[in-house]
Amino acid sequence: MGHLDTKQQILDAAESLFAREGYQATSMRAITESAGVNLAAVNYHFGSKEALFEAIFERRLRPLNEVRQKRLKEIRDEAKRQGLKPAAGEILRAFIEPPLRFKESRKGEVDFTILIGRSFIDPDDTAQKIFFRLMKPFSRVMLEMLSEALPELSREAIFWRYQFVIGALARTMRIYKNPKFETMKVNLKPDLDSLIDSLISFAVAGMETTIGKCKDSPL
Amino acid sequence: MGHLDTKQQILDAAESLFAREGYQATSMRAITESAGVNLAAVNYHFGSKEALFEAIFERRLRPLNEVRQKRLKEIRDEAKRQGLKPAAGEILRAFIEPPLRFKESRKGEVDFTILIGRSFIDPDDTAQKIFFRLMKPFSRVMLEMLSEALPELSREAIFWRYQFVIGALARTMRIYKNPKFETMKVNLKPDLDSLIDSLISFAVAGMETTIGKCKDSPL
DNA sequence: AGATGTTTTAAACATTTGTTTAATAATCTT
DNA sequence: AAGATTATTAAACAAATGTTTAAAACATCT
Repeated sequence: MGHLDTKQQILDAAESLFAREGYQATSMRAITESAGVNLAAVNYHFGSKEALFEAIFERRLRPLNEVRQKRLKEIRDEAKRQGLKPAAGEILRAFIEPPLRFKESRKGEVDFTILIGRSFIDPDDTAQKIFFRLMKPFSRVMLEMLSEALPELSREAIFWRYQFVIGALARTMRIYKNPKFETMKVNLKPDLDSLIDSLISFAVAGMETTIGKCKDSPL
Repeated sequence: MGHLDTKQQILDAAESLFAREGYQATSMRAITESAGVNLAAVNYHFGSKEALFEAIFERRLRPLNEVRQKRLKEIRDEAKRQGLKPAAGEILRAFIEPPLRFKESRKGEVDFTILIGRSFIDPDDTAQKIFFRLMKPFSRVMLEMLSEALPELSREAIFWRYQFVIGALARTMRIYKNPKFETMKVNLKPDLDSLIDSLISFAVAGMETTIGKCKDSPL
């Protein structure tokens, strides 16, 4: 078994286990046994459990955010060319669609869809820390563009509504395709296109709404 | 130190630690040391770590959902008396407001605000399992009333949009009052009234929106 | 082929985990 | 006050944790 194979096997196995059980609840032995490699392999190839966790995020989150950034840039350029402000719906689609469609590409990324959904709100500090660092550059651009699309909203209002959207997206990714939610009565695996459209419509409506009371409030 | 004192001390300390670190990352020794009691006290009074976790949720979630249920009942009765369907905004307020105002009442419930926010999406199975069992009765009523308020929406649409709201609420509770998010530039501790109104407006707009495309879709 | 560098392996490392035990202390009952 | 419950304590339990080690196996290159 070559060098790359082992690293890959570990990444895949750990990704799946972290997604299913969470960071703390996943042991090195569970990872290495699932990957079919020696216990010491993780420390040899990645250094530590935390470094492995980071590598998993690097592998998926970087290309994911690159896709999102590219789409945001296209939206911004197109809007500038037409002299209009960018549409909130398109911005939110650039944010929401890629992670939910992630699973369609390569196998194994199904697990990351769940993992990423959890990591938005994971109570574990390790997950939170790593996730934040990798998301920060993209979040800045996202907030900027939302401000352009919704200039009547304050910085605080944009920030919080963006957080609401993040929460809704995280929840969606957390329960979509998760077998543990199968006891519920409704169909949890609807047409993905419909689900995405539904979430985007929800997010756009929420983003664009005006609040009745507390007009002088910053939110 | 009397019997009740010890149990209370353990509940308070564990609640705070579970909220800050998560279930798995919190050790029995950390709990008992923080509570100023003997290590064996948790097993003696509660039986196990998991049973303690459950007790924490019982203590807070039961009265919380009782308040919410009572408000839902009032809304339903009032609507029935007027021959109208209940307003989505009022229903969502009954769901959103109590947990966010939780912290205003007794001290210590600040921690539970964070803990409950995490537990909506906690990757840990223990948290998820216990939380679901305690939420199920309320969720049923909530979905019923949302169906009454928005009769043009299908069961699936109601379910998913309710999940979106849950996600947005969880995210809000997760970051509000959480010191770890203080590096961000915006003011994370706005007026609570404004924040609640903002989230409810967001949720109502999202709930009531109609989707442009995929008109024949169940969502 | 032989030497060099890399990867894998099994074993042991020192901690930490949740839980249990048996003795002591405190509280309540009669 | 004596006896019977109940609560607390320190110590030890077995099991699991992430990590390190040193030898073995493999690969690569001159």
